[in-house]
Amino acid sequence: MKSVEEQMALIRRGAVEILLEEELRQKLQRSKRTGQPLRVKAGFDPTAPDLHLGHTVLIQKLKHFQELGHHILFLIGDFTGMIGDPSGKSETRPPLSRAEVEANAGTYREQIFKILDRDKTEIIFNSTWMSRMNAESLIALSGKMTVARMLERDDFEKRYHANQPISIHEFLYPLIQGYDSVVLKADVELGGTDQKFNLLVGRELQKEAGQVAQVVLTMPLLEGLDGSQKMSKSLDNYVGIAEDPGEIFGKIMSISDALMWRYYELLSDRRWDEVMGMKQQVSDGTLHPMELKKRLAEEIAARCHTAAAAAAARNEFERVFRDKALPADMPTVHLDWSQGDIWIVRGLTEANLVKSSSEGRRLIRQGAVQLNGARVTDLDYQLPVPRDAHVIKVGKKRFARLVSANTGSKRGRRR
RNA sequence: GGGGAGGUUCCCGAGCGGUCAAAGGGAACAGACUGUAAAUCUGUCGGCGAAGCCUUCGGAGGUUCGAAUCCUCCCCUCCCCA
Repeated sequence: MKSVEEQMALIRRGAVEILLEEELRQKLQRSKRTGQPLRVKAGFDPTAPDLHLGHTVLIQKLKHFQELGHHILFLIGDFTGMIGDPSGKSETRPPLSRAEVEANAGTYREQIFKILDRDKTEIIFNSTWMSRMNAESLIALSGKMTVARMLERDDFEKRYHANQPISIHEFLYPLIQGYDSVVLKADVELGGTDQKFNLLVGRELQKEAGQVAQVVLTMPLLEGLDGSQKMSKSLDNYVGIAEDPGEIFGKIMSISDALMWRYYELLSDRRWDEVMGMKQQVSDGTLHPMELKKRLAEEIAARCHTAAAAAAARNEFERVFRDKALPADMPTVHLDWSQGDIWIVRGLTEANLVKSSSEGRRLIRQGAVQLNGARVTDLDYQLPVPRDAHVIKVGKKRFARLVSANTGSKRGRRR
């Protein structure tokens, strides 16, 4: 087992805050001495079954603990999920059924083991104890917290002052989350910086229960592809870990260089000194940042899928964007040419390249539409029957092949 | 329970009887520049084979030649007092 200081170094990578570092050091020492691994808890909401890279920041940190030989408690907040968590801004999410929660939990299981070691991870549902708790105990639990203290919490405070609604049951969340730590006797709990308050509640409740308070470790919320706001599905700046390898690769390639370093820090398995070395080479001019971005994209695509799929994604990317070749596979759309030539805008809408004919006209006007490699500028252009297929490109990423549904291949075959 | 402020296009937010498909900002999309980077600049940003027409401003009615703007009822949110 690594020395306490070596462990501390790995644990610190990317972390925003460790409360308290000294307590963690002591716990690590004790663990080293007794051979008993630390119990490291992290909670996840079962309402969001498709994980994106933002979630993996935390999972990546769990992995670090796992590598150091500690025990992972992967808590699925199914109890809270079934109540329905309105923590968004103003919309209340619909409560989840038991079946949905289980389906979501299954998805978690499938996705997190792309990163974590299955054999060293314990998946736990907080409904195990929470659904047995009666109103009396819940009220007793609520008695351990005051409204004023709740309103200290940053996001509650902001919402309160921004005149945004806060439902009463949202106050129960931190309490339940803290209580989970008591039940699990967690030594360490991880969470995003937005979770700090909840994590600290766990400390208090544990102390009250006569336990040694858990160490709280917060990880930053990963910036989304735009580089400023946090990665989230609703902002559509995310990379889902279940997305196609090509999609993952492409999305990573579109981030800024500055953000790339951030992703290296929080998502990559590469050793930190290696990353610093690469950074040095970039500033020396001996290494092009794009190459590094490709490596990062490939690493992440490989983690979500396989090394082979990631390599293929890289090849395809280079083919299409560097060599300006056509993508290996693009959607093929069969159109009926029996009534004569087809209006270009109709072709675009039929092929689902644009949402509406207004958008189609707009894009043609803006010079975004190419037919068989040539830009189309005529709004009234009529597509003749294709000899083989028309290749239409809209913008940089949208492609389709238009083929005739009623001539050529079909008829040819019959003859 | 009483008093007050609000709900506008993807988001924020102006508009307060015609000149409103609705200012401004953000997001997004496209073009230029590049490394499909980022930043920057320019443009677009409800729908319709588009002259013009159709559907939008919490919901339902109403007033008016004409309503996002006025009236009635309803739904939702916030603030203050109890």
